[in-house]
Amino acid sequence: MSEIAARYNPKEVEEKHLKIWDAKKPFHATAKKSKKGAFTIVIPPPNVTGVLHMGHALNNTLQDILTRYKRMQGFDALWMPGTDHAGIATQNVVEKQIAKEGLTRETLGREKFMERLWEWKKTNGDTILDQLHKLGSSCDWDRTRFTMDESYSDAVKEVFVELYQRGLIYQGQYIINWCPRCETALADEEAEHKDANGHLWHIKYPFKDNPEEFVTVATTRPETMLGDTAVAVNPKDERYKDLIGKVLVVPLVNREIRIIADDFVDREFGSGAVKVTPAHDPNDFAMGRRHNLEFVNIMHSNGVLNNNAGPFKNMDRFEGRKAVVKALEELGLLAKIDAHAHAVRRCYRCDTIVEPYLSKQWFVKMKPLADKALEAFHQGQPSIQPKRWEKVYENWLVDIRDWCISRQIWWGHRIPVWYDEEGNHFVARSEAEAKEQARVKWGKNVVLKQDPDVLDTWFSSWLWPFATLGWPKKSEDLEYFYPTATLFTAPEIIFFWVARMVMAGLEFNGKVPFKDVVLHGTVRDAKGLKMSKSLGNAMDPLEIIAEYGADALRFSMVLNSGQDIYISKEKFEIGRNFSNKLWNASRFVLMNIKPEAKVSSFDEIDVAKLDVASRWIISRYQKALAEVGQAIEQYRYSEGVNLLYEFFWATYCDWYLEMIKGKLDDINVQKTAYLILENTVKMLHPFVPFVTEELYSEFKQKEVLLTLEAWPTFYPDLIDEKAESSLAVLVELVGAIRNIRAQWNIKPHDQIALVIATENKDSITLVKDNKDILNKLVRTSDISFEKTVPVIKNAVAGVVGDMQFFIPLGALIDVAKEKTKLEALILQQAKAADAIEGRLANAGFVSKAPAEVIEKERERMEELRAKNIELKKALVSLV
RNA sequence: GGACCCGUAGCUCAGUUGGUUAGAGCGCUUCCUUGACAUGGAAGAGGUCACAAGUUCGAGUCUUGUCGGGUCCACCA
Repeated sequence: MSEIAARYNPKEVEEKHLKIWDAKKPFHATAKKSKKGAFTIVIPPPNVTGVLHMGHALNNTLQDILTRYKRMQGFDALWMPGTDHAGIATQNVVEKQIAKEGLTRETLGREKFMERLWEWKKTNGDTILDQLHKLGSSCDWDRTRFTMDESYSDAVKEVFVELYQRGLIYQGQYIINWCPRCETALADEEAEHKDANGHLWHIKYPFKDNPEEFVTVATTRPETMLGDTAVAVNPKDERYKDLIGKVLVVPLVNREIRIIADDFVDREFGSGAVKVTPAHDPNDFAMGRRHNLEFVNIMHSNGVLNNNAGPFKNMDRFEGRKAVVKALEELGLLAKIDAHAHAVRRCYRCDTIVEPYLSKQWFVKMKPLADKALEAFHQGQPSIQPKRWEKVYENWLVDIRDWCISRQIWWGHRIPVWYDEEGNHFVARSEAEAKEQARVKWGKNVVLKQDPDVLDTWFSSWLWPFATLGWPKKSEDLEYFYPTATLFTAPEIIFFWVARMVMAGLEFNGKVPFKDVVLHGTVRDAKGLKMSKSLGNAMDPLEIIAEYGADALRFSMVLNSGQDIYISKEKFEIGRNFSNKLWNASRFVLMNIKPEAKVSSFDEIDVAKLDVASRWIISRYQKALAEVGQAIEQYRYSEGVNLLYEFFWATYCDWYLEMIKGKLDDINVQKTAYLILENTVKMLHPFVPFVTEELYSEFKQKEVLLTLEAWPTFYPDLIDEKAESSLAVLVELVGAIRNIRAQWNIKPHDQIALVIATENKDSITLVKDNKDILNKLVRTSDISFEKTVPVIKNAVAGVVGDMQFFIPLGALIDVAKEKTKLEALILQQAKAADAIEGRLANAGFVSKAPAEVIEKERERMEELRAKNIELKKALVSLV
């Protein structure tokens, strides 16, 4: 390996292994191959409009770590990849594209427009998957699915028809969130609240029989007054009690409306009287229903005012607002204008202000579905991590509202409903089935028209965990790989997706689709802003991969993934440097060991003959293995990667490799150095798959894939507390120094020199600059050296007769300090034990405290006492 | 309005059930091109753990309050 450059080149290596993995397909999962069983993760399908961003990089790295780990543990690990058609988002993209050619979807026509969409999907749709591939994602790429695949669409239709037949889907005329730009309905979650500084306009409505008197109402949307059909007051409001039932005239449109009483009205807000616009406000809609009011729609679907707006017709809604205000002002009916901060709903795709709009839509009745999900949740399914999101999830299920699933766009699953000329609807899996239903109804063949609308994009996404496995068909894959293990996603998507998948899973497969839900942080820039294209602060993962390597990207990302991640370019240096260190340490080991030292098990090492340093590293390694495994299982990835970083760099490289530099002719030491390295590379593989795969092929010198190797076995017997304790190292050090003193007959405070061994061992150079180290050594041992003590790189080495000793500089601990430290601890623990003893002797405490508390206290005391005895022993051995 | 999270070194963050002198990376200072690695190594400076009170033998960690930053949810017109 000596011919290999000293600097690791990620680009070359990553390209090489991507090719090998693609050819050998080690990530392909087959049902019932392994005794361990299945382990499944489904990818949160990225939108086909998507380009890889840092959030994806993090999300998929986390999934990959767990999948690779489980695969190495011997599970049939399936990571299912795929993409989402992302209805509105994709349609918007393509609409923008054709706009450049001067076209709109209407001019192009549905069929042609759909062709353009499919074309777009074909050329750009899988870009993001290619990019995920470059990241090293170990997906089973042969199974890649798309939410508009034919079989997937069958699942969508099946679910619609089933839910309809179960009475869980209905059609109705309701106020929904309407985006006048996209000209489609939006679900509640798709209409985001954003704070805005608006105004509160106070408008005077004159009485019909007394135009000089008014009732003043307040509104944030004055143009909606054109559709007012009542004014409401609280029935308990003394001010308005006598006015209930009186008739007012809506200015500008001269509509006569009544004052009604409704508990909804808050007496404290504004004037205490509310204008009621049933066709343009959800609350007013409810009031309209309660009081049988007229529903006056004043707007076209594109936000332009219609004939009902009288003189304001053909104006855009905001233009209309200005005009209405101006007209009121001129009539002297504008009482006042207040500044008013409130939340405005905006379209989550195009940020247009959403209009509450009355229209006929399809809805899913959510309560029965949510109740099942709640019941499962109360039994711990799924578990949600971190736990703080549990409440958020639960609250949403409790306060669930019906889900508007129809969208007035073209890109998506066409609603499987057909209408006859009378407007009767037939819900069916196919047109033929619908025709059959109609024939039965009418006794003859009739002409049917399919509903022009499509389904909400989430109406297909919520089937993802099982529709990707072939549902509704029964298959071995579905049987074996469902339900899945873990869902990794961002918290923003709990309602859109996570909760709904649980509902669909329960409803159609009787099982919660995943055991655990892991919600990771949002990736932010160094200033803490969300990374997004529109803010221009997005970092391109592909650029990072090109510059630092995918391993570096993954490593740094995970290392920083505690809560929200604040990322800046410099952070990837850590990952890059780590790969390089790994590379060079491996070089060092391979250069210094014989081929027969490449053992694959601790059974092949004669542990009894090993030096303290080697027993120490084996012990530390065993602990690291256990801890890393646990960290991965518990989704504490940043901790896992941190443990590995510490273990490999600080423990293995800085200490162990330095300590053994004089002992490398010992085959047992060689074996230890190699085996720990190989196993560390295995442990690192889920995190940094490329560099580890490359190193493994260097180790083995034959065609083997690390990605299919077994995760290292934990040997608890090899944990050697004695070798491990820093005290043991210290004792050894002190002993060694004593030996030197005895052998060389060194007197205290004798003049000494510290030297570096150079190429030519005969020529010795004095290094004055290492005086600090020297002083420390002297302090440590309260002796001084007469003879020269060579420093080999980072270790102090001594020769006593034919005995050599090597001590890493870091081990030179100050004995006096160590003594004080120990004494303080002994004192403190003795005090603690005394305190507990005193408490236990107190009759009052014993009579009041529960037995288990007393028992616990006693145990604690005994523990402290025992520990103190140990510490005293250590102190004695030190002195 | 409801719920949640965060405040630890100049910066970004760890700190598992309370327990030795609170850690890491970057940055900074000094030194070292030495034989795996300068994408490296050694040594060092730098923190009253936001503040206050409480529980405890012992609090960065638990409780309460205050201040500051952030997120999610929400039909006060």
